[in-house]
Amino acid sequence: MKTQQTAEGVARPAGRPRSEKAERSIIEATLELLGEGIGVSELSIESIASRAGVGKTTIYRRWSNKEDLVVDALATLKPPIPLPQGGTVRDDLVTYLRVIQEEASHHRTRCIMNIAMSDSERHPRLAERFRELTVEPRRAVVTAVLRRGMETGELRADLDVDMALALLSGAMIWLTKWSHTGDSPADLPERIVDEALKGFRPRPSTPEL
Amino acid sequence: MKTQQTAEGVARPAGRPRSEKAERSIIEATLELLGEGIGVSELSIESIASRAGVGKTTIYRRWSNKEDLVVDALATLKPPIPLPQGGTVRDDLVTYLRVIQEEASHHRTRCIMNIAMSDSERHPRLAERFRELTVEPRRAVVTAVLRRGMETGELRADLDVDMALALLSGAMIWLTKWSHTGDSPADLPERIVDEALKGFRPRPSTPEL
DNA sequence: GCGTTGCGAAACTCAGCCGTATCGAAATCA
DNA sequence: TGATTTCGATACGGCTGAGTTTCGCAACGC
Repeated sequence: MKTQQTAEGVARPAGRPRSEKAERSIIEATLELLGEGIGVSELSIESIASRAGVGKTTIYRRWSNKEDLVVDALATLKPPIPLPQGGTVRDDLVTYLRVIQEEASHHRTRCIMNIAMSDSERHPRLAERFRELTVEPRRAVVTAVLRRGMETGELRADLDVDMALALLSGAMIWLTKWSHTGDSPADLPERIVDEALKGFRPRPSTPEL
Repeated sequence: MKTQQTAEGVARPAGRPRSEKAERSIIEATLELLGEGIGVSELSIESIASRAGVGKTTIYRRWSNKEDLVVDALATLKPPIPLPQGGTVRDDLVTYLRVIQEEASHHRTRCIMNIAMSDSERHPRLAERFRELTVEPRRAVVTAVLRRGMETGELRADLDVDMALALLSGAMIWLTKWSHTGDSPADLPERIVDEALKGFRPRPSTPEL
């Protein structure tokens, strides 16, 4: 593989350059198939090549194995940043959960979440990507909201932020997954947030804040 | 297939009876493989037969397809009934979460939970089994605990029981799955329960009950 | 034009699994 | 003993997919 020198001094390999379009098609096809419910283990290079309108060689030239490809494909999933940051903490939390709920109503998102939940056991690098791409950004957003509430006094000053995040997100996922009905009711976000804000214990005096 | 009449009047088929031992080995092998992280789609009849020390025919004679076998195998998973019912509601809830935490530390349980979470999208009958075997019994137990607390006044009388259950279970799963460290800290159950009991809002007067 | 590299398509070998069939041996009852 | 059914083992044909190779063509720099 000889390289050539461009006018800008950037080394570039000789010969026909690799097609960025093909690369995009491959990634796109991978995400499509995963989004249709194909698991990572059932995902075949041939099906990706066929869907992408690409030869298998074109895939193997870029990725040496399936996991690498899937990791790269997931990396292109833009986290649809759910930055509410609007009014009260309650409203922001409800908005956050509403985003999750909305996402969970899409088949594609559910399939990809399934991969995150289940295949992460066997593919640590996938788990890593998911944390970095999806979990962490949202954790950061919600953490900021909660911290703000602790400062303004809307929330307890000694609130355990990680725990609060887990309660909210976990409840949403749990209810989405195991609800008797397929669809979750529209007021789920409000109900989760309100129960979490109130807590389970009785309130000796209710100051209606 | 002729049948014969035993002395007790129970009809029984002629010829060599089916081996219950083989049946148990097959189910056992299936659970073993699933517990090792093999997904349902990757699970092959041949690997089960080999693991069980059994001919493929012996499997096909009993189950016509893989899903049936897996469903039956899951049905033998005894729900290790976590019936605390001891002292305060707080203690019972902590005990309940501790059971979940303990289970989640076993690789086998995690793999089987992954199947429940992920393959349930494609195999509704599996999802059904899981709800019936695992989710429902526990929901019943925790629901009873919460109801008791609502009666004794340890909990709010207007508590949304389903929501409370979702907050507790969901938080546990979320933290087990996405915690930075691989292992969850030992005091996780207490922290979850206490945050959930207190709620996020500040408490105007704290009666230390 | 020439050398080089990428392209899609097709063919190839190799492996694994499916579902069925066949075998001799074993277990059961009449 | 004989009829019947199951047992584990093995083999079979067929399919799918992995990963490689080959082919003719296209795209680039020189």
